[in-house]
Amino acid sequence: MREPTYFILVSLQDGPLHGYAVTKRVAELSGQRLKLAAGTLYEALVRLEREGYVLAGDPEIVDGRARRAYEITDTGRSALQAEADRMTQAARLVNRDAARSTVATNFGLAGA
Amino acid sequence: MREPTYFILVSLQDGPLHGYAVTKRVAELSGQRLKLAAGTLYEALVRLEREGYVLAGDPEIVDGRARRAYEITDTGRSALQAEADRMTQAARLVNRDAARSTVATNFGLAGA
DNA sequence: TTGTATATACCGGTTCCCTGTGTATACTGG
DNA sequence: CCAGTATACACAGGGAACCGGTATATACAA
Repeated sequence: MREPTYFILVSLQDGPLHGYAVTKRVAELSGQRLKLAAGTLYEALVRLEREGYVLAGDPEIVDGRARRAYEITDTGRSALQAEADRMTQAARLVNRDAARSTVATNFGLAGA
Repeated sequence: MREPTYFILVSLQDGPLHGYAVTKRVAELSGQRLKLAAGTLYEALVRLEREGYVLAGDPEIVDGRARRAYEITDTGRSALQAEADRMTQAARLVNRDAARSTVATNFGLAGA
């Protein structure tokens, strides 16, 4: 799972959103770092629905504009949790080793 | 940065390795989950060198086989650290929110 | 009426990755 | 002597996910 996909699922955690709202929420959650292109978003949502991670609601007319609500499924939640766990594990590989070698380099120690 | 690329840089943290050794180390670090295909590995190394994240040594003949040592650069270390930080941040977004909704779900506060 | 915000959809191109194949040497089992 | 396995690198073909750009449509403000 790549970063845009991951953040789309994260944005749906607290409840269903429509597509455009997902874009804004992802930008907010990432501190304006990630700005989803429209193509990325809707293509990802179709894919996520096909994979059973997201349920797409029927289009509703709100203020004259058709919008569609997207909801994360239990399967999607599990996948998201698994992904988060994987990232935590992977990140640990760096922080741990970097700390060790920095100490060893700076002080010439092995364990302390 | 995708997972295979990330793990290649991680494997080079403690010192230079040649290509084949990277493959084995990545498998070890990931608990045998990630098995780099040869194509993935060498293509990624070329890319990482082009980006200044890795220095490729000259081929040396060891036991009749040509091998080439790959070393992570300071730029590569910074990028790796930044990537780890990003993953830690991203993972936190899930664990925090998941705890909330799990409580609500398990105690039947949302209805069914 | 020009521009911005909301809202969705499609197309072409790029990057990164994977599978498969080829080249080459060293060692071991049959 | 030859097959199999391990070591070690390289390249071609193809796919998945992403991105930029464009198109469509409404509401509202300048």
